[in-house]
Amino acid sequence: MTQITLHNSRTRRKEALAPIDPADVRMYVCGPTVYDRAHLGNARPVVVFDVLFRLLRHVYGAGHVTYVRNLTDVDDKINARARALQEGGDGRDLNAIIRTLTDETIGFYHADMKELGALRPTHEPRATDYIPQMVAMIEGLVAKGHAYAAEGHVLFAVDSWRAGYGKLSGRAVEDMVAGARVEVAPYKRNPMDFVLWKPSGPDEPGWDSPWGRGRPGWHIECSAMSHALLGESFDIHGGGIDLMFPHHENEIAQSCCAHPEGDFARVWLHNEMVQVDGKKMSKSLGNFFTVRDLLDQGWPGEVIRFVMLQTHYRKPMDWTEAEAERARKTLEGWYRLTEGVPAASLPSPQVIGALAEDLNTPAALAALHDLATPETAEALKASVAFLGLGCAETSDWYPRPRVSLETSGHYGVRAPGTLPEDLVNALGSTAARFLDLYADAKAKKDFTRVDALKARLKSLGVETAISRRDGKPCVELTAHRALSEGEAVQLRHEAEGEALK
RNA sequence: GGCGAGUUGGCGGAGUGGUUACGCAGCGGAUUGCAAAUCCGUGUACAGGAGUUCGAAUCUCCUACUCGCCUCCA
Repeated sequence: MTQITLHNSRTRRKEALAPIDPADVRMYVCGPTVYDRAHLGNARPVVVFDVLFRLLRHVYGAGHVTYVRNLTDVDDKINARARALQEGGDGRDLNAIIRTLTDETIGFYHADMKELGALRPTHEPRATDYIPQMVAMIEGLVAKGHAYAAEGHVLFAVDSWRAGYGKLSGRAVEDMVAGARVEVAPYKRNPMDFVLWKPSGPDEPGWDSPWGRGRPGWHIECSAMSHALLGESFDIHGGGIDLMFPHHENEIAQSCCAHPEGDFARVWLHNEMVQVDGKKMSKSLGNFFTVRDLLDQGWPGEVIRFVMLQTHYRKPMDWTEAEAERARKTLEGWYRLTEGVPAASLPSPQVIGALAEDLNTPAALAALHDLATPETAEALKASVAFLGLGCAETSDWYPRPRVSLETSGHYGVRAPGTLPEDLVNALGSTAARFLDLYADAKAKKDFTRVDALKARLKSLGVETAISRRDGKPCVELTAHRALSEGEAVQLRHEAEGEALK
């Protein structure tokens, strides 16, 4: 069995993964707060941990991995956004707006992440479906002396767990208190104490609790939901490195104090940030663009995924159009090579080996380059698919409708399932006419008419490529987009053409 | 101020003590009406300094620079 090695942020070392139960490898990854479309930075952990999910399924079996990624649908940012919508003229009450906003955002999230080739996790719990579990966990923490109620809030007392608090992020409570730049609420016993539960105003989302009507603090949902779905000990916890403190530190404090019999998460993985011009992409800096922005600009989702995989997850990643263009060309080359070739039953051992070594995706892509030969196209195809990139037959951007025609009369249509029959016929006839013109032009050494036809086809969105097969000319016409009614008529006109002199 | 990560050729990016990474771009060539695609060949690197070692991109120390967290964040 392949041995997976991962860099555990908790120990700052690479460690061999030894699942608690190989028949049920359990992973939790922090998901989005759903109030806005996912930007590229939000997408990185989705892609990174999707690769890990695929690797775990490969090694331990598809039915032996449980992957949980939460949807945080209760949060002050959501409330703020909903209020803004209200002030902008939405007459409904706040809770109704919030429900619509979160539902819609979850829909966007799923659609956008699907474009990136990410599999759906095993479970995607919504925080609002786990309020009772959160309340129960908080009650337990209060009972054990790890939390206290104050002015309608419940706070975690970091002084009750000084032995463990700060271990993950390598911080001392004293240092953080000394360096704090934020005003401290007067009811906190220690400035580092954080909110487990807070009171809600009458119009805000709220649930009844022993401390009055309120809502959970930021960190508790991950502790409650990971416990509910994965138990008090599980294998892997992932998220962006900016979550290491305070979010993950606080999760650990809550979970370990509520369930001291368990280990909580054994291996912690943190992906580095996406950068723009050398600076972290973030909403507060305003230098972000969404996945949807890139898709709308015409970048296929798998090109975005490829660019992400080109950078190791523990290094900052830059999005540049130059890199995206290279990725697109590389994928095109691989698709050309694998089109119509059956995929091998298993991905290449080199690819698996690279991924098993702390998710070395750049090395995995390098292994793919090595496989990019006609002799190894079957392995290439299986490996490309394993990484969550498309393959020629299923990718919706590469095998654009196109036909090829040789002078021998051999006639080939690619992607027939997606190509309307009349367009096939029009392209085929045009290809035949092109070959006639071409043969005539070669004989006369005058390519004027051929070039004119190429130009007209290009204006219809149809690219012309001439190659040779067995020494004979072969023309390939590729429609880069769906043709409008008018363009289709013009194409048929080209097919009929004027008579050759 | 505290803590942490990083600095590899024109660009991207592997590589943790000793043999070409790889890709893109460039250059030369084959093929080619043009173009595309394909094929062959090819140069350039380890931030700076000191140390350990027979030998360092790889280990140690120092310096410089970049970035992140400490406030919502993926």
